[in-house]
Amino acid sequence: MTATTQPLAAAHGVGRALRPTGKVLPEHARAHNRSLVLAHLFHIGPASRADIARSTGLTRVTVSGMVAALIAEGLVEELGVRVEGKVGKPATLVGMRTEAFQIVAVDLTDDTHLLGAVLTLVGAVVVRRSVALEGRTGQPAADLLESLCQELLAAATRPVIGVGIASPGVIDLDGRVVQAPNRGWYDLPLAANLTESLGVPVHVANDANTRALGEFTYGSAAGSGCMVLTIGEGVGAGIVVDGALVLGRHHAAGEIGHVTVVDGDVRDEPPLDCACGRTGCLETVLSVPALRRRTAGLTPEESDAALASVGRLLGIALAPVVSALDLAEVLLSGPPELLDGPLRESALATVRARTMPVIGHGLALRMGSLDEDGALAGAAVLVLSGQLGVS
Amino acid sequence: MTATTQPLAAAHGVGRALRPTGKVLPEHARAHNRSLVLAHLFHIGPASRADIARSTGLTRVTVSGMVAALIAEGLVEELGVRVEGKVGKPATLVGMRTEAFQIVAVDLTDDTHLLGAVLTLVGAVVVRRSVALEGRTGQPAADLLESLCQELLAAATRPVIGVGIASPGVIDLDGRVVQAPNRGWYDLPLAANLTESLGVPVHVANDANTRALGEFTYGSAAGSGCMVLTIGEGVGAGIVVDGALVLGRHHAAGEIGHVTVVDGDVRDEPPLDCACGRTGCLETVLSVPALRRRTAGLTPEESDAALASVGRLLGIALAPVVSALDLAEVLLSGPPELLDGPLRESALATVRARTMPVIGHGLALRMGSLDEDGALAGAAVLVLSGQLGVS
DNA sequence: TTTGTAAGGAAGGTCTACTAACAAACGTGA
DNA sequence: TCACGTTTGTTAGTAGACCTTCCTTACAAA
Repeated sequence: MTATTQPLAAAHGVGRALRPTGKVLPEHARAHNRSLVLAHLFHIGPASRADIARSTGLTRVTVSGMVAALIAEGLVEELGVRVEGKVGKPATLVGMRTEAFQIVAVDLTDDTHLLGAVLTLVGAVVVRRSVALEGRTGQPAADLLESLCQELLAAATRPVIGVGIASPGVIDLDGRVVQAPNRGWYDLPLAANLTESLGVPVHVANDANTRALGEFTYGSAAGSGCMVLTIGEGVGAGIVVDGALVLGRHHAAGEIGHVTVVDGDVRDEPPLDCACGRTGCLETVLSVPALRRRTAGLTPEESDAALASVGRLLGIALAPVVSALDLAEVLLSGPPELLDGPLRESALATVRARTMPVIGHGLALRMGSLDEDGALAGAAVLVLSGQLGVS
Repeated sequence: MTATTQPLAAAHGVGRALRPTGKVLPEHARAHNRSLVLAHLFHIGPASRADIARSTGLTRVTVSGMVAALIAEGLVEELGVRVEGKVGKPATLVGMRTEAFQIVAVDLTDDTHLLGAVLTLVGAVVVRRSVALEGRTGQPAADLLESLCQELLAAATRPVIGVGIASPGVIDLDGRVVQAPNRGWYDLPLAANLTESLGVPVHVANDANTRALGEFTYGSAAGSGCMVLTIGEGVGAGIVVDGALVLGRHHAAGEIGHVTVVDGDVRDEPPLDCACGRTGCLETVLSVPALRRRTAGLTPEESDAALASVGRLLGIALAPVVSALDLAEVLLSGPPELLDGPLRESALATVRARTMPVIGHGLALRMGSLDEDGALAGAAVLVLSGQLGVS
């Protein structure tokens, strides 16, 4: 059986590049390796130059040069000689000066308050400030945000390397808020505006994505394939696949709150109206207000059953996602008294029942390890990642 | 409101790097830029060195050096002077020698036959060979595959730059078949074995992923966020997100065929037994045999209704995935007479009805633009990508 | 005291891409 | 017709980044 057919496409002009990346210069390699050294010091802690060389694959010479540059920048310091007595010349430890700089982070998740903080590089909250929105939206809300940032910058006790902001809504890679209906922001270049007015690098990202970043860097999220489901006023998600946040076509990835999970086919479960104008969205059963309404005035047993039934609906929605992406973990972020019980257990059991064993059985579905500061921590990671290449 | 709290994590040992990449050397930058030049010539077609410089951002000098190296390798050739008369010195076009080399590709999707071909670099089939499996599995099946590859290598009329293989099952990045039950392969280093025995670079990947690559490079798949659903004996999918194939925790991403879509809650739809040992999997209604069984002996109207009901089930399973990833496109690959009609329309309508307007309305759900050779073309892309960095 | 091991640094070499400058080839307009 | 501007592609020199090799320093174990 032999045949000669036409080309699948014209001889040229075939498709487009899978990964349309730009040119790479030697200096980019330098920046990458710099991040490699910094990341090692950040994640593993103080180490000798030789240690860093071994774990990064660079030579001791290169690492020495890099460390010297980082010391000159003030980001790294020598910490003296390692005490452990082994053969050979003792190592001089170097470490990242995680206390010498600070990060300003603001969480805009809440509809009523702007939640801000000054954090150290390892995510410890040093100063906390919050301010009431009092119904402000649009430019007044942006102005309030700016003044909060000013206040936090003034409150910082160390040089601030940048400002990170976790905002609801659709936000592109440049920190432009494409749309954030609850804040009345549409096509607002928030990061650029604030960078200009504050005089400090500002990074803005979606709050669910930010929370996922926080769980990832400071928490316990798995490396390969993880979804962080943020359950509050609404329901959102940040997804990390193959080591990178998923952005999506419209930078709207993770908007799983408005997937229909209740329709006429589901018995004993009437579809509820949703703020988005449709009915039966996941948010109508899984948001914190919805859960409180559903369990209000019930006995503990009834309440558990009600939460389990919501967990089942969540599991039905998660199963295709978990299967398609072969996720390792799903983390829930929200009030533990509502989520970390029958709801979580029922959701996990449902996902397992509805997916292939190889996928479902390896899956973990548990509470995130960060509390309500998760979005703040994630906003700090935005800055770490953007300014130092560490994440 | 001011407070000082504990660090979210110990001062060090916080989490792990988001993207654990290795060191980058200048030579890697060189390789990257080389791919950039080759990709431009491959996708856009012949161009002058100055053209390439403009579109890649590299200087003319750098591009000249790169092109000289590629000409020395035989991958690129000068094509003479551009005829269009404009001011300035006329450009000498250079082009990729897409006819000077060939690729051997094998598609193992079918349970009864190994489907092989020799292709040009632009995906045109030059020679076709197929061989019956006759029940072989395990090592005999691998031996048969090797002999088919030998035969195709001998049949090639130009130097072969590599062999690409599309296999069902779970396959890791090194071309090791973790498991492929239908072929009786478990933990088989297929790519390494064949590379050794054939003396040519061999790349192996999952058949659904491969088909997605084919649609992407030779077909019409969208850049940002695309899922190619392969519907044959089983149901699988390859997903491209943010310009990269999704692999997943166990390299099992896209295994959406065994998500439960039919259970007691769905009216008028009895769950069917699935080969995986569970019931109501997507595969039990959407695989080609299932579709043929379901429509056998029905009037056209009844058949359309039956296909539409399957489309609805597919849409219910797709909606959470489309929302979570903010996909731009879902492509169907399989028999058009079954898929490209009520089934597809019903699936699209269902997804739109069950997702946010911003996500669902922009979504395209259509047939893939490649035929049954899609997996072969994708296998060729494996080689292009692996050997030349072009994709 | 000797020997072996390890850390850190200095010198020199290679690779990469950039800038600057130039020759060749061609339209254009005086 | 001929000077002039434009575009192409090449040559020469520069800067950056990493490597290999060799050396000194410092310590433990025999």
